Amino acid sequence: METTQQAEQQRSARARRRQLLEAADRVVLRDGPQASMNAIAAEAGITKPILYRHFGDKGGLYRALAKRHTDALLDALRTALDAPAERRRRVEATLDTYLAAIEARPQVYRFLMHPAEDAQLPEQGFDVGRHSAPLLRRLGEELAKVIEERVDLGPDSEQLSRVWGHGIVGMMHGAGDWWLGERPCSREQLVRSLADLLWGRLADVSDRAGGPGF
Amino acid sequence: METTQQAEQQRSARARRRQLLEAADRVVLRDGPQASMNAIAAEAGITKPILYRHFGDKGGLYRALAKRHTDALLDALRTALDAPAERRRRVEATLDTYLAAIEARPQVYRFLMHPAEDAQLPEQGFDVGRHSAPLLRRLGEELAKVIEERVDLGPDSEQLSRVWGHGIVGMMHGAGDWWLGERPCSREQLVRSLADLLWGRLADVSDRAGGPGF
DNA sequence: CCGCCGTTGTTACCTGCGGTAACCCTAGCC
DNA sequence: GGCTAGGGTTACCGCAGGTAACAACGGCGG
Repeated sequence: METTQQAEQQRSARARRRQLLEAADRVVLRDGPQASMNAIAAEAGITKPILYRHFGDKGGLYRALAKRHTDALLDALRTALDAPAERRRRVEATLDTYLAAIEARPQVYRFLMHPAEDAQLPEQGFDVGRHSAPLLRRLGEELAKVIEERVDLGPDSEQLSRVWGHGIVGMMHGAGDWWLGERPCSREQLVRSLADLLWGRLADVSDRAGGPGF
Repeated sequence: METTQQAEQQRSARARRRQLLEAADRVVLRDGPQASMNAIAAEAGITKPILYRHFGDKGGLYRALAKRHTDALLDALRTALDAPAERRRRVEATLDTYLAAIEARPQVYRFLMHPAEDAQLPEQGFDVGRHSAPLLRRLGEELAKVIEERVDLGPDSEQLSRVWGHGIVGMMHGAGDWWLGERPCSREQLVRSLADLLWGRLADVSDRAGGPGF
C-alpha cells in the first residue's frame, strides 16, 4: 500500500536526519560554532546538497541542532527546579546544574549561545536589537512560568515574574560566561555568591566607612 | 623640519581615521552589525585596501568602533553610579541609563553585543567558551570595582564583588535584551522590578497557597 | 520486459565576503 | 629632470553559503 510505503520513507528520512544531526554534533563539538557545511557533510560521509535538502539552510540545521541540546538542558534544569526541597536549595541546585553543563561541554555552550546568525533579510530598518540566543529566551520564559506558578507576587504578577525570569537567567548567563572564561573560583562558591545576591545581601550589607556608599 | 612634517602626517592620519570611523558608524547604524567592508569603504568614498591599511582587519575596525561607543556608554553609567543619592536611587538610575541607551539606538546596541566574530585560529581544542561581548566584560569589571570600593562585604570581598558585578550586569543585559524585543512594559516599571529583584524581594515573598513553593 | 518516476546522490558552478598583491600617480625635494 | 613617499586603485585569491543540472538506483504500471 501507499501508506506503508510513505511511512517507510518518512521513517527512513527521519533516521537519516538523526544521523546527519549526530554527525553535525560531532563536528560542532570539535570545531566550534564556525563549523562549515562542507565539514559537516564530510563528517557525515556525504556532500552539501543533501544537507540542504534536509535542513533548508545553515540556520535550519543549526536550529535543529540547538533544539536538541536546549531541550536536554531544559529538562535537567526543570528537574533541579522541581526537586522537593526548600527554595534556596532549589535555586542553588538549578544554578549548579546550569554551570555544570556549560563547564562540562564549553563547545556546546558556545554553539548554543552563538546562533545569532539570524540574517533577517525581509524587513530592514525598524528591526529591533534581539541579540540573545533563543536558549536564553526559552530559559527566561520557563523560569517566569515557574515563578508565577509558585510564588505569590501580588498584582502585576505576570509582568513581574517575566522580568525576574529573564533577569535571573541573564544573571546566570553573564556570571557563568565570565566564570567559565576566567575560573576565578570554584563552582560551589560561585553558586553561593549568586544565590546570596538573589537573596538580597546587596541590600543588607553596610557601606564602607568613609565613602558615600554604594 | 622633519618633525613637523611627521607631525603633520600623523595628524592627518588620525583625522582620516576619525573620518573613516564616522563613515563606518553611519553604515553600521544603517545596516546593522553585518555591514560589509565594501559598504563601509563606499560610504567613506574610498576602497577597501585603505580601510585595511588603517585598521588591519575587520576585527580591528570593529574593535575601534566598539571602543568609542563603549567608552561613551561607560561614562554615562559611571556618572549615574556616582551621583550623590542613596544606593537604591543610584542603582535605579544606572539601570535606567543603560536601558535608555539601548532603547535609543538599538542598532548600536546590537553591534556592540555582536563582535564575537573572534576567529581564534592559532590555538584550537582547549579554548574555552567566552561568548559575551567585551562590553559586558568591561561593565562587569567596572561594577565590581565600584562595589568593592563602596561596600563592606567582609572577607573574600574581591571574589564576591566580581561575581556580583558580572551577575548584575548579566541580569541587566538579559532583561534589557528581552524587554527591547518585546516591550512588555514601560522602562520605569522594568527598572523598578529589577531593583526589587536585587533588593531581595525574591527571598521575602511568600509561597503561593497549595504548592511546594518556589 | 520496458519505460516512468521519485528518491538519493553527485559534480560543477554562482555569489559575495574578507583579505592582499601589484601597480599608479601626484607631490615635494635634491 | 629624476626619485622616492604616501594615498589610491584594479584585479585577484580563497573560502564560505547556496543551487542547478545531471547520474544512478528501485519500485510501479503497462
